[in-house]
Amino acid sequence: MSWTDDRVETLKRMWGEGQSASAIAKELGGVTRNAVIGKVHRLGLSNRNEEPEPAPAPEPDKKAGKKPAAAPRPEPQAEAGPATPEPASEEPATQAAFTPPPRRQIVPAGQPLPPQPSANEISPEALASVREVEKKARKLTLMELTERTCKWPIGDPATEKFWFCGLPSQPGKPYCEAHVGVAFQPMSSRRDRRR
DNA sequence: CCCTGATTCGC
DNA sequence: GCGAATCAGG
Repeated sequence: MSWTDDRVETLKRMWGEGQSASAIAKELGGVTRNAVIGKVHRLGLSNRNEEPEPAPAPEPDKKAGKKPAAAPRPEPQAEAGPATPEPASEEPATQAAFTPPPRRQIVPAGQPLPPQPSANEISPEALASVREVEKKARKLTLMELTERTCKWPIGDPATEKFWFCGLPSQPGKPYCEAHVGVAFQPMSSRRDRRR
């Protein structure tokens, strides 16, 4: 595989989205995450920092002037501490709106993702099983999910009381054993279950 | 152990 | 330019 234009484009896009190198490598296929990282660096990407990188060459120049040998390096002025953040102009508090530009990771690693049991009809055994398992949940956040962690959502997404199961997922499955049990039910077992 | 990016260096 | 091996960290 080689870095064709559109592959590079995908790389740039995903890297910009905060995707991990391994995720990008998987998406592209035929390359390892090392290759991706290497390319990212060669492209000069990598620095997510909008930091324009200070004086590229503060060289005072001046014709004829040979360097006096050692540059004194005046030690950068004190970094603004938590003191006096207000420059001078006062913004109406109403439209304060500071934006956290470093948007990162919109979609986790996995694929489809969350079902959520809702008010389903599931076998009592399986229900009991998940309740038990959810006590052992690793309570991972969205960003912490990987291909081998159970992506079963637990709790209310609208509250702080929300996390993902995170237990080891079944090989090739998005969920752990217990959650696979309730997520993938044979049609046969779903038939006429009255409440 | 799983994962992350960063760097090195032979190719 | 490329990327495996390695490093350094969570």
